Amino acid sequence: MKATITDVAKEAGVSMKTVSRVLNNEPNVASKTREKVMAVANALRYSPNLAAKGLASSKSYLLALVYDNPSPYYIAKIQSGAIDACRKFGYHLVPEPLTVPESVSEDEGGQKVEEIFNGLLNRLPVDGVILTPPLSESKPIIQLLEKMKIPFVLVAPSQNLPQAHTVKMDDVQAAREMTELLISQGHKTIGFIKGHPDHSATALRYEGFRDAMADAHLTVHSHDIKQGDFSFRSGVKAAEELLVDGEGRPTAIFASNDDMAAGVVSVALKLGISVPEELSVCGFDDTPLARILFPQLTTVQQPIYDMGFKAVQVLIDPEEKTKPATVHNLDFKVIVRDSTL
Amino acid sequence: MKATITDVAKEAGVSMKTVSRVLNNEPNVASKTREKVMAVANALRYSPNLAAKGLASSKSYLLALVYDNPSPYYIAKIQSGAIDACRKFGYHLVPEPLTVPESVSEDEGGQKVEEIFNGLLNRLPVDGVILTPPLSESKPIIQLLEKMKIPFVLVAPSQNLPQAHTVKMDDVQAAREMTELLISQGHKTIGFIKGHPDHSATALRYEGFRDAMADAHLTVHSHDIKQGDFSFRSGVKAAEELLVDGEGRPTAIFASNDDMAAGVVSVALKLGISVPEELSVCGFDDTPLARILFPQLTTVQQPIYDMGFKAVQVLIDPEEKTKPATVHNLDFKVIVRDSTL
DNA sequence: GCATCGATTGACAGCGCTGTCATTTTTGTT
DNA sequence: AACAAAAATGACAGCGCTGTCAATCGATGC
Repeated sequence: MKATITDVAKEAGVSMKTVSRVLNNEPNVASKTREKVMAVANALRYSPNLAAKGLASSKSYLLALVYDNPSPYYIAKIQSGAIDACRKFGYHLVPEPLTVPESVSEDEGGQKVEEIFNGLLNRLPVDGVILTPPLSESKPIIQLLEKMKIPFVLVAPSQNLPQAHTVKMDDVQAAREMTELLISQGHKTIGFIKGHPDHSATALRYEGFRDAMADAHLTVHSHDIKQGDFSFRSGVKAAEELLVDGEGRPTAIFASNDDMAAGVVSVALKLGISVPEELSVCGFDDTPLARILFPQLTTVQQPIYDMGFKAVQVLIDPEEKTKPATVHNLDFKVIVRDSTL
Repeated sequence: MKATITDVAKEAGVSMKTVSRVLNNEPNVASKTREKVMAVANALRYSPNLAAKGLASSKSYLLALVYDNPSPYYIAKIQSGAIDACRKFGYHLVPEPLTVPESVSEDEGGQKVEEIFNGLLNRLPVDGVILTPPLSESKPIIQLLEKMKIPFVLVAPSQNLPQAHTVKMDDVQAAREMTELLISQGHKTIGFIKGHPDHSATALRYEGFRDAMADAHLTVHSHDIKQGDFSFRSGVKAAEELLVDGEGRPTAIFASNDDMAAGVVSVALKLGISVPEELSVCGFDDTPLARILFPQLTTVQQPIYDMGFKAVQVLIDPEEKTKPATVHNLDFKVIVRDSTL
């Protein structure tokens, strides 16, 4: 049947403990012994029993990915990165969707969250928790985690928590670079569509846009800035306002996300304004939509996968654990496709 | 600290074994004892240690969701349903993305798959495996699972395997009902865009369409049937061909999925054909795209969440286990939105 | 050659729970 | 009331691994 450590030990002529040491890369094993054990283990196709390891070492080799995110795409990407990292380290990922009831007072929310979370964590003793937005900004959850002394990482929280390990990207810089691209292409009048006011990224992206414009000594007319809410529809509405004036209309529109950019494109299509020849459009996020559309959208690719991967690393890597909490800023990428010129 | 069974046993004045019986809903416990133990367990906020349970009972209370699916949306939905079901039964779900290398011979593929799969399953001893398309039609994997005697469920496989538990929906019937809707709205000339020829759903959906047309004694002109490949672009191409002729052009177009339907809508928009007034368009799958678009797409909602849920049930429910393999056909839903009239 | 010290190895208990089987209690029957 | 049968409970080993600590080995220095 399935080989155990005892089998390997017997076969290799050493003690169980030595086998254990080899298998866990512990120090103080003669390299000869190590090789021997490894060889036997491979020959016997040995693989450890997680439950037994967990019971003996009071670790579970399980990490929880906690989310309450409306975007399956985002979660899937994070998860994908996290799983790959887990595999690398012999861990496993358990996704834990968590619906935090809205519209409860701060206190009640805390109660509720505590309850739910306890349910999760008691049932499954995970070695660490990855908190994705918007949960990564939930005070009650973070406090609970600290209280329970469970290691955790925050993914893309809106405000930095100095005491917590954090994995994020620089929205300001990304928006800035995208704007600089537009400017470098000769655009002087650039429309900007903001995202949902409640979302933290909204302000950051707008800031990056303004910074770049200011650095290039380009004036930003207030009528070229429209408020959106990240939805396709809001993009349509903003674009209609932006493009109504044939004369002073912007030659480029920077939408704070892809959905809104798609709205802009569809309006342009309807008005007979060709993209990118007469109007450059760019988005943000590099959602699947960006490739589906015609023309394909120039946009910013967030390092979502990388954030998932890094988060796991931070949780598992023993070096990280000792270090004080760090903020890891990962690299985004401006993806130039066909909607800008 | 964390309460153990021993604590509960002491407090309740019974043996560990009795506590264990109560906690696992085993028979042969006096109801009085049962209540007493339950009360103590609750008071002590006892929750079992999964690793210990697993070690002692050689079960893991873990289920694997194995996928190799390009659509994060699909996976997210399945996963969501599966997790909810897992919670209900005290299990946990571990997603296992598995990339099966294409373009290998049948044998090599088997080798490769066996290797990868062994890696997964040896590392983590799961109590069951959920196989999603296209993996649910992978012979090597299914054989391996049978060999290892690991319970498994197939989600939406292209061909039925009589010996395997299966969870699916009826594509033929869904396409039929959608077509009937179009017909009931007075459409007589209906264009149809097929999906990718390699995908099993393609034939089924087309079959449903033809059946409905035949039943209504409507003739299907071959020039109203176009081959697509599920991509937006192929929808555009098909629509251009379908709509080129102002005279005999269809008054409705049924695309085999939402992406292609979106392509149709965009072509109509460009040609100044208003949807749904002059042209009804419907898709299939009810992807997020269907709601983003304007007008919102009439489409078929697959019971993806339900399939995930049901799959877990089948795996866990002891009744199901004894039963011979069953095929569970879940209900789809025709979602009527604004793109049809 | 022998004590000394660090590197290497091993013996053993026990993590928290369940399976097995023995024991006790309750119930039903005559 | 006596006995058999069934129901309820408990004792105990052991799942596969690791932590602790003791034992052994080998090299070094004098």
